[in-house]
Amino acid sequence: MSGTNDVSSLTLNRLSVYFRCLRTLQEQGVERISSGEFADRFHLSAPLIRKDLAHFGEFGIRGVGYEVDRLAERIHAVLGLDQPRRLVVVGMGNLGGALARYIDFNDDNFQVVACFDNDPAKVGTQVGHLTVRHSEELADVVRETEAELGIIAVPPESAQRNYDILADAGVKAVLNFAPVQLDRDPRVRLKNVDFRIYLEELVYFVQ
Amino acid sequence: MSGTNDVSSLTLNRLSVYFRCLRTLQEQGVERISSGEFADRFHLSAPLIRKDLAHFGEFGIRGVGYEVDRLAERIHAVLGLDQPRRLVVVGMGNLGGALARYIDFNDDNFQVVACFDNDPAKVGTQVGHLTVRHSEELADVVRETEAELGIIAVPPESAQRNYDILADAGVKAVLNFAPVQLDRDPRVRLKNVDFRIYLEELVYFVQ
DNA sequence: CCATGTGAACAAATTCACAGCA
DNA sequence: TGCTGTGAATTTGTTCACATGG
Repeated sequence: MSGTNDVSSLTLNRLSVYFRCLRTLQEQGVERISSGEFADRFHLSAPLIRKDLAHFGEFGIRGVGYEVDRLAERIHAVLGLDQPRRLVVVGMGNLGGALARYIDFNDDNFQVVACFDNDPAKVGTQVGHLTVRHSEELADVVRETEAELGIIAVPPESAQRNYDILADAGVKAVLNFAPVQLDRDPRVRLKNVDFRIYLEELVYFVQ
Repeated sequence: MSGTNDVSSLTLNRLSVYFRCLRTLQEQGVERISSGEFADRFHLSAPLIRKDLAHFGEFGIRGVGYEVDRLAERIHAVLGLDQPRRLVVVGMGNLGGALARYIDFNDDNFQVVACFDNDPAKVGTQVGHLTVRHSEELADVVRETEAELGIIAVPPESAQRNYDILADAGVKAVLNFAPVQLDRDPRVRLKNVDFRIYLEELVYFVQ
């Protein structure tokens, strides 16, 4: 049960995809589905769906398929989305502001407990229902709120400094949108996301 | 030269990373670097750097290393970043607006030629230096401007419709930020980016 | 029966290790 | 000598194919 084996990012990311697909099926009133039909509908791979799920237990009924509600519930639990996670967003530029608002509006699983910028002109302004705080307060606020996750959306030159502060303040994982390779702290899981990289990938195939 | 072989996304994405690292080295005045030192500085893999580059030619000097300027230039060319690419952004919510502004400000390689929303309240407003147009105009504007790339940042339920319009209007590739599995058009390369998936991945390891 | 769950076969990606050249 | 470029070895990820069991 819930074997916390070595599971790859690829498997986990697909689990998130499956979960979204299951939500769609729920909206459509589908109660049971086989891996084959699931794969067909959403352009996925049936054996891979079964393999991915097999990491975490047996969720299906042989000869029948999967119960949509039950499977959605199980994946939800596996991903640790049972309880909301507290996160802070550092950098209230275009992207950081949008991310903070977006998560606040669209996601029940993540609670933005504070957001930060080092520009005095931005400090005190409202982003969604949050008031922007000065980056000097970052470490203290993370400790007070016991935020588990940090999002970095600052210019590249200040990303490392903010990462280090987050790490020292006890954040467990960081999602970094700044286009730099950070020096990692072994205690803190780091994931880089740079959508310009994806644009560049597309350009390669377009050219 | 510039062998348009089958190159994986992983290799291409790393090429983008290498390019950013090379820019950093240029700023630091580094003129030459070996794959080993390059890897050490930016937490990369030296053999992998060499393998990735090998797809596109021989860029180094044996016994010495790589000339930073030259390598940066070559990667820039390989990725097709020599000439700016025209793109349209569909959906001017938090995320779409931020993306449009962000690309406009921060990237010389991509030119946002138009942005769209289907909310009459948003049509006509300014996003950066662009005026938001109604989504009805999407197909015509793509044809007029000969935009090569499209970014989808609309709610999930309208993503497919907009993808189809972009595809029919001749866009070559689409970057989709909506959390849905789209039916693909074989003529159009599609890349999904859903940063909530990355947050969910982090949560798995945090829990 | 029929679709799951899974070991075995295959494919892709990465690392190793060294030949070859500046 | 020292580092690139690269085939060979290894690891990782995906698909196949079938035994298992509802």
